[in-house]
Amino acid sequence: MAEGGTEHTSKKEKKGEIAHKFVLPERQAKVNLLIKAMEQATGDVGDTLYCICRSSDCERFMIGCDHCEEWYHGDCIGVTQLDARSIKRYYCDACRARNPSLEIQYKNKKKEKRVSESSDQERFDKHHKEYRSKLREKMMAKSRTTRRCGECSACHRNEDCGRCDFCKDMRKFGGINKLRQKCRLRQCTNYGISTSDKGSVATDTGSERAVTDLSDFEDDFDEEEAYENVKVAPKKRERRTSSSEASPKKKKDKKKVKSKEKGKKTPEKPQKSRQKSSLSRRRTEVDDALETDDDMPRQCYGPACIEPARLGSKYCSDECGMKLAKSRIYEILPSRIQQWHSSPCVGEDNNKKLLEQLRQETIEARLKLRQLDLKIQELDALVERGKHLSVVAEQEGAEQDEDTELSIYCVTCGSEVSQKGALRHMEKCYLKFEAQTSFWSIYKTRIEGNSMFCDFYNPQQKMYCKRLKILCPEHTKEPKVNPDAVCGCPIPVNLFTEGDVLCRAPKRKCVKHFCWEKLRRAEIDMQRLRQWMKLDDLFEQERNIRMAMSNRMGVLGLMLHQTVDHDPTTPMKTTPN
DNA sequence: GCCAACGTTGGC
DNA sequence: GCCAACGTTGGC
Repeated sequence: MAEGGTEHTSKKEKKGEIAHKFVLPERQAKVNLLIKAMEQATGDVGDTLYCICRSSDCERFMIGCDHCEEWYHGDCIGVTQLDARSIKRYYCDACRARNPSLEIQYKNKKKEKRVSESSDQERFDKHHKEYRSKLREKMMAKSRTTRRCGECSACHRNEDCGRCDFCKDMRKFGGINKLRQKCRLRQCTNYGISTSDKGSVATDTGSERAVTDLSDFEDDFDEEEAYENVKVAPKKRERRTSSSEASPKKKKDKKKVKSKEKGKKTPEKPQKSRQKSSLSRRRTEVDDALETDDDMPRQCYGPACIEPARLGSKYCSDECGMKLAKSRIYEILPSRIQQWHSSPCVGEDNNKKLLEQLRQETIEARLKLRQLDLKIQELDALVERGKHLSVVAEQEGAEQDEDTELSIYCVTCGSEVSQKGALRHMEKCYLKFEAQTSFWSIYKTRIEGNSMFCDFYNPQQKMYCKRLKILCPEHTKEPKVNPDAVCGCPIPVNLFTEGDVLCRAPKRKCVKHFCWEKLRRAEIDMQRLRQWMKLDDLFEQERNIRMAMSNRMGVLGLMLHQTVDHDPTTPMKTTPN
């Protein structure tokens, strides 16, 4: 059939296709003989009407629907002999319209490639060409939304493949919707025929581009390589078929010239090669997606199972899948465990070192926390000591006289205040602004010992206040100061050292040490808070490391990964801890 | 109003 | 000239 180079296939051949839609040339003679014998035996003459044209003509190439078993002329429905070679199961338009689950099934792409390459003549089937051009004209006349011929398998495809670049870009497949193009497998094969075919008939859209590019790519592609590595989609090939009206011979010559030209150009244009690599990537993606179409029933992979696998699965049932997985674990895991124990693992060593480091840091942080707790106790003791002291009025008067005329600017509001009242003003000013901002959390603080947070619960918001307790202007009331209370702030000997002597001015009037106790507590609390946050951070890091370690040693980790010693002559050594 | 996907455009 | 990006549009 293919080697004969005839454009017309007899009904005899057509009948032969009932068993095999595609018959290898060497087997064709046998099939013809067989059909002839059958015809003679049954006296079948052929007055029946076929196809959508309802003619009895069966001297042209025909293809039968595998659902309704009606026969169609290739040129009437736009299927060439070449197409038929790659089709495993063909369903006519009427059947596909009635039952959308029916899809034309294609054969193994390798085989198809081999044959299609060997039969250039059929590629330029005249009828097919006419059919395509009619379709194209029809489509061009329609509006923007019509990019579908409605007759090719791509147009009949209802679902996105989810694997091509356009699908991956779609939001439903987790993309960011940049490309906004239709699934490659759903792009009409009759739309956007190569521009060489008919001037500038179609706009250069994504789909068309891709296909034209692919055709170019095919031309350049080493046939042997293509044979081994690339499975060609029948749709793409089909479009190239209709791209020229030249005779096969002319086409061949043209192709030669083209490939020669390309051979010359290649070294000069690095950009071209870049494009090609991207094309090859895209092509692989398309082919990957096409592989899903290969619905050849195959045997279940389950151990000792002879049932056919479910569609799109390797197994006939979940049980078989589990069975195989289990047997894999039994077979692989023991050796992996053995290997794990015998070979060193750098990741594991690094993790251990990190854990040790984290442990040290945790100890340090806890030590600091204890020191800070001690500081609070010291402060309490200091305050207690101050309570037993009596007010010394002279000190108060002397200080007041000294600085009456100096003034400074408030760091919070910027207004000018006298130095005497500066601390008091700034404290009040700070509290005023602080009260305007809220810090809330839905969680109550859980800290060993005294919490430094306010943790006032707001039942309306169902949240806890996260200001420092000592500084919270909203929920912590200023303690009432007794008129007889002494300031009690330790007076520093010099700038950095604190003396034993305490300020004995009345607490209410001491302008030098206003709120000293509160600020000191806040300072200590802030340091405690930092240490707690550090501990939290260390804990998180430790958790992550431990998780990584357990994953590495877990069943899944052992099954999936393996350490390979690429240089057995100098075996790997664990770095000493 | 949402969404698929067409058609245009600017950068390379 | 190619192509990623995105504004736009028609269908639902």
